[in-house]
Amino acid sequence: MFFGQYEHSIDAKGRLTIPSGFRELIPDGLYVMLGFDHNLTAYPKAVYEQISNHANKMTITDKDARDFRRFLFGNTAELYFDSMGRILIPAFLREFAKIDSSVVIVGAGDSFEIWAPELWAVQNEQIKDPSLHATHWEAMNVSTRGD
Amino acid sequence: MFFGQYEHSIDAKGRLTIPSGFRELIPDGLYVMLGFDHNLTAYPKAVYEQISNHANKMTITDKDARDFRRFLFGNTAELYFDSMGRILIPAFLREFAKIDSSVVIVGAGDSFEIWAPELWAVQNEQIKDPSLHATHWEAMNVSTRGD
DNA sequence: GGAAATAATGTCAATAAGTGTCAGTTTGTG
DNA sequence: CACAAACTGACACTTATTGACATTATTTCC
Repeated sequence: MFFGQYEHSIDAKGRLTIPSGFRELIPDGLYVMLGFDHNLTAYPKAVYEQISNHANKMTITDKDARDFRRFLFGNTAELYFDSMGRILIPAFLREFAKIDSSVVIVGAGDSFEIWAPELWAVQNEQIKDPSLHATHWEAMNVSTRGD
Repeated sequence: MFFGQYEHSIDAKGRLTIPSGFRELIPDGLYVMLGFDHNLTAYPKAVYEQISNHANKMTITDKDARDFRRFLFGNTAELYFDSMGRILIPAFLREFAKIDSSVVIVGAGDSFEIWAPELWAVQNEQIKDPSLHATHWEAMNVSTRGD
């Protein structure tokens, strides 16, 4: 599982060092695609394959399904680490996420996200008050477990 | 269960010795995440897994669910003890909780909390009068239990 | 097709961050 | 009082990340 947040820099050519702890979980590379909130989402191969298998099963006669496949495959990059543990993020993905000279890499359980620092600051500020998530906490019943 | 409070120091690199009695309960490490009141909360793995399992089941298309996952995984660290019983608390967590050269570690039943000493002093001052909690005591019927 | 421009990849060394170990002090215990 | 365990501070060492620059591919344009 991917946890925590790391600010890393992007070099002049668009390369990004993935935190070494994350790399250990995905030594054979990863998929990076558009995220839902102007960020990028990085998936281990096994996770992404679930998504793509689903997409590949969809009928080709349905326009909606065709569009979804285009969205998915067209906006994903399959990336490998170089000898320094870096990946080159394609320009179209950097532009989408407004990524320039540094990013914040954020653990998200079975995947992780890549954010422009300014956008992540806004995002995390909005969500990092635990009491905002009261409904979720209550659904889990953490504090009353064991009674 | 985790009981009591301990003031421990943090070394120059951000490492904290966990009280040996606590360590015995969680020899295989712990999760540390943002707490509700500008503190950090430390969960044994079994407890945290309940929370993360819940989060992993949520749909990705709902913004509220995405935010909760980001809050949860992005603001958590998975930590292990070194040979001296210390953990390294990542900088982003230390900053959130305004932790500098020492902390107070406070037992909280199935989890424990890590506080900046100044914040804990204020907090504990507010809560440590037992009569403040009269309604809770009554709800539990402690004095008549066992009849 | 070939030269120039652009993009991608590779390598190295400096710095910063993290980890390991030892020994001293304190605290609690027999 | 002596001993053992727990915690701490200091220091040495290792690993991770970055910036800079060199090299190789790929594309573009004449």
